[in-house]
Amino acid sequence: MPELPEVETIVGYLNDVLPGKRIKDIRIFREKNILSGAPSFQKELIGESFLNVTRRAKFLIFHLTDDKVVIAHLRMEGKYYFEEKDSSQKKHDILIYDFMDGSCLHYNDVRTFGTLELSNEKDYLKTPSLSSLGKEPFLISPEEFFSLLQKKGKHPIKQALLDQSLIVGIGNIYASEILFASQVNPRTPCKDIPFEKSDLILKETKRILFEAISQGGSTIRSYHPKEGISGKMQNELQVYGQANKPCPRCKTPIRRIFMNGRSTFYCPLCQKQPGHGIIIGVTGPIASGKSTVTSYLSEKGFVDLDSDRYAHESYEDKDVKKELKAHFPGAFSRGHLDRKKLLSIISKDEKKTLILNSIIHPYVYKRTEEEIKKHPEKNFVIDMPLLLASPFLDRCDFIIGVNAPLEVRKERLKERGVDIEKALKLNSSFPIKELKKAATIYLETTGSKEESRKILDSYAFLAGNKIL
DNA sequence: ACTTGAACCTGGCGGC
DNA sequence: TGCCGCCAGGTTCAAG
Repeated sequence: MPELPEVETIVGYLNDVLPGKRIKDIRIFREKNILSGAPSFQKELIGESFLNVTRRAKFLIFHLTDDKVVIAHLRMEGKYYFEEKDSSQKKHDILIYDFMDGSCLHYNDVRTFGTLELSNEKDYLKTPSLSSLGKEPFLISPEEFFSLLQKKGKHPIKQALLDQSLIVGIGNIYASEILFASQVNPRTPCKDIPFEKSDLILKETKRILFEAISQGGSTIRSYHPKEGISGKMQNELQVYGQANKPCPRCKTPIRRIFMNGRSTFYCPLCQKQPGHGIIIGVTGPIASGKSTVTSYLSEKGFVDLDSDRYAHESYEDKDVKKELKAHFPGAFSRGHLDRKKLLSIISKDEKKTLILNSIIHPYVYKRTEEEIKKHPEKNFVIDMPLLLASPFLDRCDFIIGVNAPLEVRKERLKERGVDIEKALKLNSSFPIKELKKAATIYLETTGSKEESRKILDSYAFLAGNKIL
């Protein structure tokens, strides 16, 4: 749940209620969360009093009498709440400190990821939890921040902001917010960030974290420890959680991608990708109207990255050929690849299809990247039937999902003169639900090409002069 | 050595 | 209404 501002808010709350409270008993309901062991935690702390609470990174540091220290991390859902009287165990309580005066402090953690650890004033900064932490954002100099980023090399900036050994306290919400405010694309390699930009990122980090602290943090799914009180920063968030909503600066739909398994939000126009223009992905089942969309964008100057073409091309690549020979010797006659044979080999066998894809796809991806590198000033359209399952989904700034009713698609296939049933069968597993969900624009091409183009024109961020 | 993914957990929410 | 799959503010550790 918490990033630096939320932890700071909780520190403030605990310092209102905790100092001077003497521990009469500690009831532990889930021993696993106490890294230093439950028995000593109870034995050493009973009889001591809380002095105050400080913060280091996202850790809470409880200072007690006799130089005792408790290092605590809330992870995703941990909450502390103080009760004047009611000391009954609540659902998901990990432990309760009972005080001499009848009040108590609950540590409650729905997902049970949070931790507690007993230490002392002399050693606590040297414990493994705290020893490898980077600098506090309010204490790091612009020069130092820049040099740390340089050392991160080609790692994306978003990842660096989350790296607690580089700079502490930033989590997944504020990382997206900071990069939006700085107008830096989250994919940008750290080494490509000039000093002025890293300086700006640090300034925005401080501004946003400071503002969040003054708003009492963000309360999104959870609540602040103090009953009924929540932070207000969630109302100020510009991009986090705003997928497909208009950018507050330019109205372009906010894009959500996954980076290192975490949701990442950015504006494709305010935070242009480093090294090239906009990338629009077009996908949908066979005969859904993808090529209408692709040619529309080509005419507007987009470079067409045609994955089918690259796939065909791959069969001529000597490394690909070598791999194919190793896995599908039956598809070769007199040293030459027979693609019809290859298709018949894989068509009945899902496992073999996967193997073929694992050989072809990397080539297609490599070729696509090469093509993007060739035209640093251009915008791109990626036309890829399997885009949703490919790593290129998250290289795209927009996704145009195309679909059409079955009858319309059949009609189109008929016009193309292909085996309708066979073509549809090959495409039967296309995940339409997923397509709708992933698409920035979901286009049902029921009518003519002209109609589809008119619809595309109506999307201001496509047809306006912002991209095109 | 490096990077990605699973694991640790429960609950809320949107979609069928 | 209920059931299912997906997702969640963090961090670590095990595979590839």
